[in-house]
Amino acid sequence: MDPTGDLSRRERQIMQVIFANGSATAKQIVAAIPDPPSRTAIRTILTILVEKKLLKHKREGREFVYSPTSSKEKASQGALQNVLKTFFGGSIENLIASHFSDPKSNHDPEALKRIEKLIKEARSKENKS
Amino acid sequence: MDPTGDLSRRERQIMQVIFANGSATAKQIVAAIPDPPSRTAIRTILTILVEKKLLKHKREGREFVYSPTSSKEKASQGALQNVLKTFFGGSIENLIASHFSDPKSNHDPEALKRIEKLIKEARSKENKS
DNA sequence: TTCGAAGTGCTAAAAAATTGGCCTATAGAG
DNA sequence: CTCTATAGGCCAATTTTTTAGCACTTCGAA
Repeated sequence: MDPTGDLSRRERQIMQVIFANGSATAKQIVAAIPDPPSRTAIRTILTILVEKKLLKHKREGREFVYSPTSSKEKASQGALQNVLKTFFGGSIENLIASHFSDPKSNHDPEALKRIEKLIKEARSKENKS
Repeated sequence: MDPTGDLSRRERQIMQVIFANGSATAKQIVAAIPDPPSRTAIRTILTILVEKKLLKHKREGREFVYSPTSSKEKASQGALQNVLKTFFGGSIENLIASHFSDPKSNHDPEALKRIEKLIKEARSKENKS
């Protein structure tokens, strides 16, 4: 379910960078990882991830640009389900409550309005069915 | 940030089971992991996780019951931040939108009401400051 | 065109993770 | 009390992950 669930530590780190950016080159990945190994080491793992069909790569000038095979939507929902299940008893409600009680999170009033709108939309869809 | 970020595959699986349950014995963990190794293998990793101070264990009759060292709140918020950052551009709004567009998720009307309430509370807190 | 910086492919070795086996101890059934 | 099933302790071996080295290629500047 979580697309990063079966991977090794480095494989996960790399997948995360690529998901966060949409795509990345080996060089960018080295730059993005906190305690990075050599570029060559990264490249090995990238090759493995391509073999595992989690990434595809496209030549761009001299470099390879790596991007995920599966859609970001799918991957996101998988990761979200995983966190929900592990930490929030499967409840989005609990997740949202946790978020708003986290002092580190922003509570932009505009965003709050947009979220309210999302909920209303979800409710009206619910009523239709 | 994500408490499971630095761990090996098996270490992560075990931590997830324990977070999801609050605590667990070696036996329970074996039962909870899809493609489990022997109980002895699990026990080795449990010992490592205790050495790393991620778990503590308490004797209960003949068994050890393992539980997380850090609070579930802290772990949850770390994991949530991580998913937000990796998959949703840091925006809880995007996360919620994704959730409601996921056909696999429940849209319990009661839950939606409670979420609306949460948002209102967050807004009123926001206005105070 | 020639050269250097920066890329890739391939390979092997080092390090880490994962696993199972054997032993002893103990709780609980009979 | 005795015996069995099931627990933990210790540890060696396998497998996987992670790493770096070396040769070859390509882009772009001079």
